[in-house]
Amino acid sequence: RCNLRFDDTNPAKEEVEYVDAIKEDIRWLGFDWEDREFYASDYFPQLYAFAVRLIEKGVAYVDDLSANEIRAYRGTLTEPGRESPHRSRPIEENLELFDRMRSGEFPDGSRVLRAKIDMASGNLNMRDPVLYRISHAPHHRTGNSWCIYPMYDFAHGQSDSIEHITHSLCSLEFEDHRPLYNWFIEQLEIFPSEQTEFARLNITHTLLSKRKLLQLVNEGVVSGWDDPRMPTLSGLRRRGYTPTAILNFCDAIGVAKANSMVDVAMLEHFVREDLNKIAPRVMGILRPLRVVIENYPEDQVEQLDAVNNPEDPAAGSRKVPFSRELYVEATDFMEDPPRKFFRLAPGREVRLRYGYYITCNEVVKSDSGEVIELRCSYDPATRGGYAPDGRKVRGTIHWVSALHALEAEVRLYDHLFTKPNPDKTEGDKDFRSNLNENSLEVLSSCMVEPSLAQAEPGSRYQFERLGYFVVDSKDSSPEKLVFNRTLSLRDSWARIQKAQQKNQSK
RNA sequence: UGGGGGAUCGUCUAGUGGUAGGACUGCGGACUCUGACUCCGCCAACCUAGGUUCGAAUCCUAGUCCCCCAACCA
Repeated sequence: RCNLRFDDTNPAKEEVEYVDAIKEDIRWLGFDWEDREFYASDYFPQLYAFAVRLIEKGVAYVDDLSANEIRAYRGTLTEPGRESPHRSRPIEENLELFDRMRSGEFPDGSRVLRAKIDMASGNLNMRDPVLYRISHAPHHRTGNSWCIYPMYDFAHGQSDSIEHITHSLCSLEFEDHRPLYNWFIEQLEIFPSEQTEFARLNITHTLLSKRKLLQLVNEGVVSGWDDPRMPTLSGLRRRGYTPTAILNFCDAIGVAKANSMVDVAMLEHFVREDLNKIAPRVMGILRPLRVVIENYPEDQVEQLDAVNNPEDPAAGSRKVPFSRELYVEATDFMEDPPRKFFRLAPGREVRLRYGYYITCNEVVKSDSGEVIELRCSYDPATRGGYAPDGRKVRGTIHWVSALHALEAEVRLYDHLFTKPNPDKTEGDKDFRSNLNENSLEVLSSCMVEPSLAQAEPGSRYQFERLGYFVVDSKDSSPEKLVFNRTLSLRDSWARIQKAQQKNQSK
């Protein structure tokens, strides 16, 4: 059970545009706050009354110092501050001034209400913190009814208290604010909410700092807050991550007070774990290479059975059309295959998944020497992918019928940063210095099986042998299928290749 | 002699006086009509130095290193 509350105490921050997005994200994650949607601005009258009470108790006063003067009077980390000359104003005068602040008599910045605590405290937050500031700015919920606004510190604890929150959790940087949080509650003698802090989440190869992410958005490094490379909930959603996966991830990393940097591989593990269970299988070709089955009848088309999800028998099966001309993945063919390469090569037989065994007879090249087509033959006895004589092939590859395939655009995403910790680049303080220039690759002529014609935006699939993909919810249309690659499948062939290269270089 | 917080495998975390456990990564193997998944195995840690104790990650003392704080931001 949870409440949703926005601490909208600063009208200048234009929180309006974010409120709906935040609500949508939280709902998508699976949380339901029912009718308990609150705003600190709902409590402005109550907060004002709290402030008056503190003035009456003699523990708050109106200060005429400017922002600069207040800063100067506050002292430094190692030196105590000095008391404001207005600190000992009579209660009556404070009451009158505060009332006039509220009624709009004073310009922005001319006066503030401060708590009277301890200008010598080692904790800067206790050196007479500002409670209210003047701002003649319209607020997205209260309009022009207020021209003074409470500070976060004066709103947060009391709002928790009003809502009878028992455990108020926040991030580590607010530890220094806890004494103040408690001070207000004690002075006001209201419901004793308790603040507990925990460490923020950090993930390798990306940033979680709102400030820095905003820069990436503003500079056009990413397409927006929901760019599939962004670690925002809207970004992860558009990337195809599931709420279940994110929640499982959160479970696994736990909650602690130690600053940490979680390996993005951990997140990806939980995404693959969930997607493997729920994503229907489908065949798609990222980099098409034409294959002609020379001994297959020109006009014949067969509908072959393909299992939708081996992890989920209830998902059933579908038909995929097979014909004389196909596309296979260009990387599934090598003219001069290295050791342990099990896929297509001249003279070699492989299985087309759910299809036939085919053998590569001839390689057709363009004038520039580029492989553009393979001439193959099939074994009619192997329909469905089984050889009646029991002979085995090492490789099974995916394919689509050239005649029936749908063209699609596929966007491949990689980490935003090349180094694990973008904030800590040796000898370079600019977090942008190790931005990954290859974090987005667009493939515009991919071929996918015809069953995808009715694919809904946001639906997720596993392209056999390739990875998990999601139909883009923004750029996809009935005419143009756009997929975002959520994640690739783990690829042990890539690891073998790497190992072979290493051995060669030795 | 400012205040606050933190330190356990490469990473994230359990463990508050009694065999340092799990997850991720990595590596090896089995299986396989996805080189996926699954399964099995392996590598791998208590910040340091003293002390208390039969016994210390845990208690004590002294250090070291890291993070946060000087908005009328949150």
